[in-house]
Amino acid sequence: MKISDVAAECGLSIHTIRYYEEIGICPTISRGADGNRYFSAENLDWLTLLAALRDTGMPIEKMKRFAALYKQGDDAVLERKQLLQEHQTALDIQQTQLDRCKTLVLKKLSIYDDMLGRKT
Amino acid sequence: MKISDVAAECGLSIHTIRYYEEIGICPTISRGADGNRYFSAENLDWLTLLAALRDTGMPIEKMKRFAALYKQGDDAVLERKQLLQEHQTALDIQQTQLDRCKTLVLKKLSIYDDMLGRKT
DNA sequence: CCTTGACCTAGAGCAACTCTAGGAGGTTAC
DNA sequence: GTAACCTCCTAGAGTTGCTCTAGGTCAAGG
Repeated sequence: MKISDVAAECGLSIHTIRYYEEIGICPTISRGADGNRYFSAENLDWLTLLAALRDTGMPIEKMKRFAALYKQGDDAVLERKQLLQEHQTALDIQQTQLDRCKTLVLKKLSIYDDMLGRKT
Repeated sequence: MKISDVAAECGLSIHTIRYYEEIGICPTISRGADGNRYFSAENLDWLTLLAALRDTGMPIEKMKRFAALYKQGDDAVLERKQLLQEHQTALDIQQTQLDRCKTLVLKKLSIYDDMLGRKT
């Protein structure tokens, strides 16, 4: 699989994928004789997970720790679990912020509708 | 109300509030004889709304447009409504990302539990 | 054969803060 | 009454996490 396919599948941009490789948060990506990156199914799975974590605000530093634990293999499963559980807390906070914003926006919109209604 | 109170109430940092004033996305904030900022209830309301929009990813440029429309007063209500409706779409996308990430994390966690279970 | 398109690297640029330095005024503690 | 502490101020440097540009290679199509 080449980089454009992976980008289309996992939702990260080509630039971001290259950047993630550069900073070392992907398991090894192989190269063809042409120098191009070729991605395995494992690479794609991992990048898809990273994309989801990124989209929900996980900082790069945490991804680095997560990637390091992943490279360590089965010994580090407990720590990986703890890291993801921490992220669940972050997800809950985001859900709260999202709900609060939704409510606030709905309130504003109904005020605007009142104002527009009075005009006509 | 002074800046630290507003920061505690609306959730933005003191730095960020000053930054938002500097780039002109707050309605005028008055100053005391000491040079300090003093915030009205309107200021607080507005900053609370901005905080919610920021927390849910609204870019500064959009906030600038929103603030400009706010300054224009009642004439711009329709445009403000459209802008918030656009943001609702953004909120929906975020909800989708959040749900997707929650699912993925739960899946990973159950895999980790299996791995840990087999060990004991 | 030449243009088009996808890939490459290295590095500059950008958004939105975040933090630091350096300084002033006001209040409490000895 | 003065030293220490707190909160405020401005100006500007630093950081994060991309994102984009420049300049180049290679393979396939017309």
